[in-house]
Amino acid sequence: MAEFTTPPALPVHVALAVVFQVRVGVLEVLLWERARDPFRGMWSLPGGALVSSETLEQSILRHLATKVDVREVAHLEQLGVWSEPARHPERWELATAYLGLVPLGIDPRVPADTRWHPVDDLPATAFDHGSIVRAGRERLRGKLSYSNIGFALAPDSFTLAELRDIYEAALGYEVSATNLKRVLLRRGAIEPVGTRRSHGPAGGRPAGVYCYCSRRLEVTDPFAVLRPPGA
Amino acid sequence: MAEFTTPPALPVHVALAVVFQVRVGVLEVLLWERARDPFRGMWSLPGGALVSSETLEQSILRHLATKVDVREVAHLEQLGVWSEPARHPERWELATAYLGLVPLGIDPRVPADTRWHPVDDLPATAFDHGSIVRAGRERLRGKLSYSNIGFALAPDSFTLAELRDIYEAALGYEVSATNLKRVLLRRGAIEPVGTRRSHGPAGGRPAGVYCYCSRRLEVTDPFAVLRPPGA
DNA sequence: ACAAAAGTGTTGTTACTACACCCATGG
DNA sequence: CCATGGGTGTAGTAACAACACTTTTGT
Repeated sequence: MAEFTTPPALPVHVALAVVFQVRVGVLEVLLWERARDPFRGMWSLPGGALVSSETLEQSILRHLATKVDVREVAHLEQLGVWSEPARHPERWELATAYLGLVPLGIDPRVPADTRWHPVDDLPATAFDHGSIVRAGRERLRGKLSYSNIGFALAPDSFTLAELRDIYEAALGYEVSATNLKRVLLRRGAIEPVGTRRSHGPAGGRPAGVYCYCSRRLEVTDPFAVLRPPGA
Repeated sequence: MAEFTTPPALPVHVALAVVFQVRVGVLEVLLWERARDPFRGMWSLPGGALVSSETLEQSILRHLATKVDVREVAHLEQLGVWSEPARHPERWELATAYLGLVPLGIDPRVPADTRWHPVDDLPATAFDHGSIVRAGRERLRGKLSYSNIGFALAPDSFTLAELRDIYEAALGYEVSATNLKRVLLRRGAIEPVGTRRSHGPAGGRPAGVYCYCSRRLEVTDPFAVLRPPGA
């Protein structure tokens, strides 16, 4: 933070969103190109200032509404607060970041100054937003392993090959559709819809269609170890 | 939040700490008895206002220094922000809470207006501090299962019976010392010191002494499922 | 010798990965 | 009837809970 003649007594507080979506097989994040200094021309997370009548979650939803249709965000959770005094070069500003997930298949209309960027190939980012995006990705990776959070990246119904592609994009490594199915079925996270879907023009057996049983976050693997006795 | 003649443009931001310690077999939290309204006489988390030259983590360490010796806090991590506008009845105030852990065996000198309270039997708490304490406990429970966070609740060296008592207090259910040892050894979280300790006056085989290999947080069980291929 | 406390051995189970094999469809 | 892609069966493995059993001390 730069020096002030009279230091500010209170920080500005902004809410930011790390919005992820799997797009053509790649995990991408929605970024906004800054038109003004500081960091003019660099890419930043969408968001804006908190006002006194709202919670941080309401605030980020309000700001997001100008970028994407909020109904398209299937899951939203708090990532944390970034408070380094020098994180904003001109003023004292705290940022609370949220992780938002948009299901595959939706193509939200976004303003001209925003664009989706692959998480593994970020452009130059403003402030500390690069590290916030990385924190979001780590959170997502972890929760894919022990919760049903995949529901927020997957469409309403899907084949297992499609779900595998989503998991591969989000995790960054190969996933077996065979075993993914068994893990998610055993945990009661997904269930067959009953219908089938015929795929490529090259033929092949029609794939079964599945859906997530719940579209709210549930921890499916609460005790990796050290379970309570008898559980 | 109460009504203002001129609404405040910026929120006050405070840092709070949920400081846990296992004391005589019970997980307890350090609370401060409020001397002033609002919530006079009720119990609140230690902490205080953020100032512009510090991060939130530095701020909570600074405020904690007036309650406990900061060197006694073996681990500190951010829990989240609480931003409900009505959480403070008189002003607009956000709170960022931290989880702090003090090892067993230390008896920090605390001021007269603070006291340790069993987490399972909290007194009447001010603001939303009761739910913040519960969030801290959930965080601790989860991390005990998949990380080495026990190092921050355990003394420098300990027998397995002592460590089991710590885990039981923190988790709230019975833990087998036999299996706890194997889990933590297999993961490389603890190691034998080599010495032995003779225990009760009633006799019994002397217990081996162990210590945590690292006294920094490490995730020992990163992929509960959906491991990368070959891992 | 006996009680008390700590430590080891062993069994059974579950959850997972890997991979071979079988099934259904289009050309 | 063959290529393509989806699905099932099964074996091997790692991690863990539970519990019986052994070891080492004090009295």
